[in-house]
Amino acid sequence: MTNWKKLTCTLQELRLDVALVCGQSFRWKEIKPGVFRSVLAGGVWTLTQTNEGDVLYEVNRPETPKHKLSNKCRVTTHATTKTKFQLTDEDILKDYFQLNTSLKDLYDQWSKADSNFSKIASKFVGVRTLRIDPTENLISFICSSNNNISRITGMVEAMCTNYGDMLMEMDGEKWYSFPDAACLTGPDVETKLRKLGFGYRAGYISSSADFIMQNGGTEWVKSLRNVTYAEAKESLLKLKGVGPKVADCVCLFSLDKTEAIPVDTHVWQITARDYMPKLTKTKSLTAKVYQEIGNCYRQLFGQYAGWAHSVLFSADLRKFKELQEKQHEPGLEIKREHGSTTEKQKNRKRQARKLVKTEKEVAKRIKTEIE
DNA sequence: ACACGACCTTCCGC
DNA sequence: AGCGGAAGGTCGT
Repeated sequence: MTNWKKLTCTLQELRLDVALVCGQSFRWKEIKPGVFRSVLAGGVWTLTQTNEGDVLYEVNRPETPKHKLSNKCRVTTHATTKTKFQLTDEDILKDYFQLNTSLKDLYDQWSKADSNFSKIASKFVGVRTLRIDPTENLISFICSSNNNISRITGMVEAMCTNYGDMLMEMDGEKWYSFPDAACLTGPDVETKLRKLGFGYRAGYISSSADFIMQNGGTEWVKSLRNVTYAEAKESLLKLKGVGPKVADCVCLFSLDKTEAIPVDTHVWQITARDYMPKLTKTKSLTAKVYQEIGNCYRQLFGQYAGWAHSVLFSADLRKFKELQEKQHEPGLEIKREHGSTTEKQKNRKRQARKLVKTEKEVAKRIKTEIE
């Protein structure tokens, strides 16, 4: 039924099942085991990967042009959509995964520089930094502050269903584009977002959308790709609800700033444990400590330190612990022979089940609220 | 510069 | 049953 197209790839260059759901983008859904779906560049993309590493993909686009779809908000499309060099689907995919940069070469370089990385990397290949639409990424990460993953995912989805364009229905589910910043301006946006459960982030989003529109819209955010890391970060920090961490997420996942290191509580812990033991004494994540942590990784890994950070961060996520063990940790089988699994393993499995459960519930609840 | 506390909301553990 | 603490921070003092 599905008509896959193939993009030649290897697992060393890309592990779809990790890269899509390790907290860079909040929009990929695993619709079947190993099959992922999301909206990209105005189309609905379905992706999976063969055992050899080739990426299989299918794109579905709405029949009607975008500007006719929505009565919520009309945006005059830029002339840029009419360039004479039309991007192919493969171009779009290669750009999203930044496949022109060899991840294997980088892994080799980082492994040589750091034995801890080397140990992790051998069991955790293909963790690739994505190149996400800048404004989508920015708004999404404003939602992330002092918040948990399942709720963030639900909020981003609510954002799309309430302010985006419905592109099409597939397998009984409607797929929406991420809203343009123009759709998020106006006096009633904050109130509505609050009603949708965004909390105090409603004001941040409304204010930031206004700021973006006053500075040239989404094209302005995108244009930060053409300035230095320091300049891009400085600009982003002007937006309400954007602090150093969110700014670095946008720099790294959207603006080609490969040396940006987003430091959240999680990265702070990892760094204290594996790289800077003195940090265990620090009480809070001050600007100075934030800078020190970034510098530590940049010194160790070089220009692509942010990409290396993505590997270390993902490898430490609870939901990937089992993946690592199953594949490469012989200790697991030995423990099983002794009868029961350890408490730690049981806890992890329980947590993983909960994660899946809550994500589903949140999505369902938000859907019913809208109707 | 740095340390606090407040902030929406949800979920989890006791 | 109900309350405290944390969740991929940021803002204001």
